[in-house]
Amino acid sequence: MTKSKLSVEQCATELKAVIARENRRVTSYDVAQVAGVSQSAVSRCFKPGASVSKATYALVMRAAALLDYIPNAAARSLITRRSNMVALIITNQANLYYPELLAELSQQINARGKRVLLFTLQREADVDCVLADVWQYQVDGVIAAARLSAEHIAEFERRRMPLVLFNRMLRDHSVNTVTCDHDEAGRLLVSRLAAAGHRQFGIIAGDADLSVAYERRRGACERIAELGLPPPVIAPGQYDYRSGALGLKAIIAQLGSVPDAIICGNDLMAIGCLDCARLELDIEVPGQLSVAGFDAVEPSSWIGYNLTTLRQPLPKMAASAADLLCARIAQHDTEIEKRVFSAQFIEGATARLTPAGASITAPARSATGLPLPVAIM
Amino acid sequence: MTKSKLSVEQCATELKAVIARENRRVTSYDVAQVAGVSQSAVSRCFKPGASVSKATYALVMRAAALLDYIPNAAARSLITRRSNMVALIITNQANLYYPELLAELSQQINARGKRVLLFTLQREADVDCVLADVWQYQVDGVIAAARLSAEHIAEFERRRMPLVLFNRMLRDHSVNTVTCDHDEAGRLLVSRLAAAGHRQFGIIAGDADLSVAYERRRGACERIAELGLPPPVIAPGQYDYRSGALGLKAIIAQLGSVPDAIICGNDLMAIGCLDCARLELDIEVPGQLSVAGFDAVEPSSWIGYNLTTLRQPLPKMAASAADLLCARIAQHDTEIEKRVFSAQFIEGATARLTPAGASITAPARSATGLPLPVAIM
DNA sequence: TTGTATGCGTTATCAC
DNA sequence: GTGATAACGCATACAA
Repeated sequence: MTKSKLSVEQCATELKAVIARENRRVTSYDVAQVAGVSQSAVSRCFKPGASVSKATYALVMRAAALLDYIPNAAARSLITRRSNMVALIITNQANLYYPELLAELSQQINARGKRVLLFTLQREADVDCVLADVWQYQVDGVIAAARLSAEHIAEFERRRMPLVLFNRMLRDHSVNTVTCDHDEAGRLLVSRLAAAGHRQFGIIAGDADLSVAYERRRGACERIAELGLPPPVIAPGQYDYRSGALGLKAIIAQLGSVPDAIICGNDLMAIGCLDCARLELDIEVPGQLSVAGFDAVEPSSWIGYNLTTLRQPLPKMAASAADLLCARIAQHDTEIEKRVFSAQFIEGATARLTPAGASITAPARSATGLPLPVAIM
Repeated sequence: MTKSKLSVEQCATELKAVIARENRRVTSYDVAQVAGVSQSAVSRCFKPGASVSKATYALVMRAAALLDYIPNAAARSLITRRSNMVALIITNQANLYYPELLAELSQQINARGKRVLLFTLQREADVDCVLADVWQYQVDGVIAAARLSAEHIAEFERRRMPLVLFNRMLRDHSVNTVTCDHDEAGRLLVSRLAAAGHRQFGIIAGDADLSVAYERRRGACERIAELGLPPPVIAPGQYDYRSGALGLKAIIAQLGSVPDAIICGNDLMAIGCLDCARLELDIEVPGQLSVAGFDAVEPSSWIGYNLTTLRQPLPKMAASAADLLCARIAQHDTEIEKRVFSAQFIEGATARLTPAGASITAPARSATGLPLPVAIM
């Protein structure tokens, strides 16, 4: 017994030397040779659920350990036609504004036994170069938190590449999507503010190119109209801190006075607006002016801000996206699904609010049919 | 001519139908068939700098386009032993605190013609599982912004896998590293504060496990000692907003009074400290107390904060890491390098400072031999 | 359960 | 410049 083990070790050591000399990789053949079995036996040992005897398995594993053997994923994917890689296409913007998103998606994908091939886009236009790489690298599927054109979507279908869009809706296209109902979020925010007596709204909108920004704004505007309130003053913005101050000043200038409430396309702008109001213009918030944002980024919870905002359930959305994609990878003919999540209202302290549920002129609509989120606190 | 083109198109369409029926991929053989050349010719056409005639190239490219052919990276990497993939191992922490880091690294790696295989670590302990994947996927190299043990490093050497550590020093190990001189940054901060008359320091330290936090603290403490100032009061912290307030209170409690200055392990803690001082304890900053942080995260520049802090040159560091790694991938016997960058001092307005360059008791030391950074403004 | 033989899709080597 | 042929390292159908 001891003698046999020794010889196995010796054999392994010698073989390793040969491999090093020939400057090649350790292969399943090498393991087979040391273990005294066939190459296919080695292959089976690394395939969960294959039929291998205990004895062979032990022999092979011992040899593999001695040789530092690890199966080559490239070779495997060549024959199985599965790379177990998923491409993640994400804009720099998305990554900056939602730093936890990438981690969540990556974690969820890894948890499902797949690896993440990351593509970050500096500009949305870079998507073409990125897609070429996606096709080359034989990923099993793609999650895109970036804007894709109808042509891009068509190419995914043509190549039968599973795709899930994250927070990007593409109307009239049959693509799996996971989104937060930003439209509903905008409506909800207006409803709550209107219920507390706010009448004149200002809106600092995000980049109109972004569907997220567009939907939030549209939801808010529609609800304002439904409630018969005066039309809001809308200032453009670019989702950054600076836009908040600029937007606030623009709104005041156009209106000739301070509005009752300002809705910002995201928290960064809301915080910029807040700082400008309090520190520069000496406007009391929420005394004279209510300010609200979207996203519940970390600084929004700092005691200096305690912002009224809405939070996307990113962890659930990420899990959902991974689920959807993996289901489609496992079975290419699964039905197209569009999963919509509701944002969670965070009362904060930058807006005058009446308790949730207070009746207002018109009932809030839930675009998804899901129950409206309950305000916390 | 027209006739020939037509027949090529017909040929392609028919072949595509066959391929679809057989449910297989488009290969270089298919392209060769349509183009009427050999498979090798097709292969060469997709290799930059190979010797192919203009005519053949045109034929092949036309056929490839008709068939939607893209070379299979898995098959290529099998024979070339180059996957053109680089693994990026990053802790969730690092990603949260430096959201731009990932984008920078990813961009720099892509710019060098390589793809990023992303591995995020929830806990540093997960590194073992991740490394197994790294070996499997035949990446050409690894950039790790996570803690690796000496054993891990040894395995990289054993497998001859190029590695660059990002902001993680491992003393007495020959690994390529790119770091910011956090030690120097800590010293610099103390020097500037001391020059302005601060004597009693408080330090809210980061998790001692993190080398970044450890070095910043050590640099500050050493410099305080060198200058003959009273020993600082040190409170523990965890790199988050909450730790700032807790740390401040702990320091005041232990000292029985407000110190002259508090140095925080990062900006998040500094902002937490600042908010607590101003909003909760009614301490004037910088009137009664100077507060400084590290990292120059976005909120540190908001007008409500305008924090005194130090910025790591992350873009340059990322580029450097990518350079180092790619050099080593191209030539495995390049010398081990340790590149150290200096942090940039941001004066801000949360600390009382005298103009840069004012003389102090002992000269500031540059651990790297590089010139000390010049304060801006 | 095990071994043999074959193919996955590419690049590389060599004649021509 | 071009085409045949042999790897690359693995999984799998099939025979044993």
